[in-house]
Amino acid sequence: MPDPKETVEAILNGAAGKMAPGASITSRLERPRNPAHGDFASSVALQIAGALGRKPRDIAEEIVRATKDEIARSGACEPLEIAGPGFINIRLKHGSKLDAIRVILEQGAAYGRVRAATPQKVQVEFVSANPTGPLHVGHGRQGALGDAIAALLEAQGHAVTREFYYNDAGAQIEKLALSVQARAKGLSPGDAGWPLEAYNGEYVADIARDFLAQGGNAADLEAMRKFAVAYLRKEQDADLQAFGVKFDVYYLESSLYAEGKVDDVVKKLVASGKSYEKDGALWLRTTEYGDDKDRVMRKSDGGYTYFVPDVAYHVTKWQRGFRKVINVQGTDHHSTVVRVRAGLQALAIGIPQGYPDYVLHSLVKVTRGGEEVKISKRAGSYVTVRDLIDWVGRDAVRFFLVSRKADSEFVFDIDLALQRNDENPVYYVQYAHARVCSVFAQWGGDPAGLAGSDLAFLKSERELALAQRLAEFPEVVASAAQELAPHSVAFYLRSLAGEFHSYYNAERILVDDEGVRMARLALCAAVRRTLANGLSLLGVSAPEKM
RNA sequence: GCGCCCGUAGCUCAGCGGAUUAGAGUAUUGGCCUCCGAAGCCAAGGGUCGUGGGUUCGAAUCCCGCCGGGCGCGCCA
Repeated sequence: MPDPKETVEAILNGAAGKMAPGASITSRLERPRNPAHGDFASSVALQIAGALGRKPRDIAEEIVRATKDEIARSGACEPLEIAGPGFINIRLKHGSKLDAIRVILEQGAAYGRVRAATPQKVQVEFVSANPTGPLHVGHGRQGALGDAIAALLEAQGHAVTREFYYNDAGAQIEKLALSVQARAKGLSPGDAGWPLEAYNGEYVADIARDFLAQGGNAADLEAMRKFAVAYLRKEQDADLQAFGVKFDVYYLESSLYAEGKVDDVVKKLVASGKSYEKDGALWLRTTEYGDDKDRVMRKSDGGYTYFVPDVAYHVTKWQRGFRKVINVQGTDHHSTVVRVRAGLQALAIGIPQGYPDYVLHSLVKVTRGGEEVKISKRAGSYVTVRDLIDWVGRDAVRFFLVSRKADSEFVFDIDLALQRNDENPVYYVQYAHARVCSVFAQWGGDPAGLAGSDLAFLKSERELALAQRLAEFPEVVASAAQELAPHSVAFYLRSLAGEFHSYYNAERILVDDEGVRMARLALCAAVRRTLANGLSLLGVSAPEKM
């Protein structure tokens, strides 16, 4: 069945287009804040008023007159009203408001998901922590964000690959090996002989102990390096599993070197004429692509800077067929955005300018008892993802970390996340779900039969508002996917849960009248379904009991 | 100093391809369980949307300056 919203929008915009030929009509129906202004409103008359040089209110009247018959024929809504400076307010018919309930019950887990008109191969790269220490809270934010973005894009019908890039080559791994070696020799941070550049966390001592326990030779730095990387990868994998994040591909930086891809990129960049030698180093003219200074590719000591393998890595993404790539990183990496894109452009192999997309998040501060928590026993100088999960549980960590837009700084309040009441948004939403479940448990009937309920028994404002809120879900998902902004799903769930709690307090579901009871149960089943589908996009469980 | 991001109620934050009277949570205050989970609900108070200009019939939303904060400015990653 056609969506009444789209029908009305098309009719109004069509009429406006006739009145103002040549003007671009991009007006979408909006949901007025004030319910007195109807279910939707169009501001198209205001939009074209400037071009026509006429009063918007007059234009609105003309549009309403011109579309009156067509609107009536479509049956999508009540007669249009004009308000304020020239808004056209639209009121849906009761029946169409309730349609969503039936759709939800029919679609089940698929509600909110669509088949893409043009499905794409999409890659989301996130976390990508170096195997030099436990995952920190920033990685947690990337994990929650990246996994939710991937889920949103899947819900839009795309084929999504979740990828983790391991920097297992280079200076930081050397630093790790030396740190383990120092620990193996019995040294601690601050001792004479402790490396100047070292990882000082307790975990390094654990690695050294395990290495020695397995008969490792403290003089064999190479063996220690391999052991330490394997050890930390295993630990990170365990943390990610506890966090509920699964990757499809782990891509190793070392493989880029091993397969000659780094050399290959350098050759191509030299051939492109965008590079030059200076001070014994090889530079790339990234300033031609918006960078504020040119960048070194090959240092005078012959080694490559990190950005060369980065470019090589992104070439493989393109070659693997990912036409849409999203990298989730902390804002402290924002300078790499221009650099990587510049490198890809300089190669001139047909990669579009804005490739890849980036979602950059700002820092996470953890507080407890009003004080910032800065250290963890294991990692030393930072709080780990494992710490957060141990303290407040996976659901709370994931919901919290995804409940703010990426570019806002986030204060993770441990005390709040531990509350098991309405102050804690995760519990509030999960509780709404558990509450619906308990109604069904009490009722004891078969929910499968609810699809046939006569929804005309739902008459109260609250019920209609709740049904309409449910109907918004697919739009929320679509726009969150479009904007790469999962936080809007979290906000939506918070408000849906709120409306359900209100409704639950105001009306009894299991009333004696069978018609009313069945209709209300159908509404509740739709609420339960939508909450569960939304939580699942965020990687948060929807418990039946709490 | 330069670049990017941010500045909305006491606090944490939505809203920002302009549009009808600025939202939510929390905190504060006052109500609601003989009845489906009170892990909940209802209500009240609380904001010159950092600041000064500009564009517009109309700006929290767009543009410019300034102030404040974050991040980055390496032949580190």
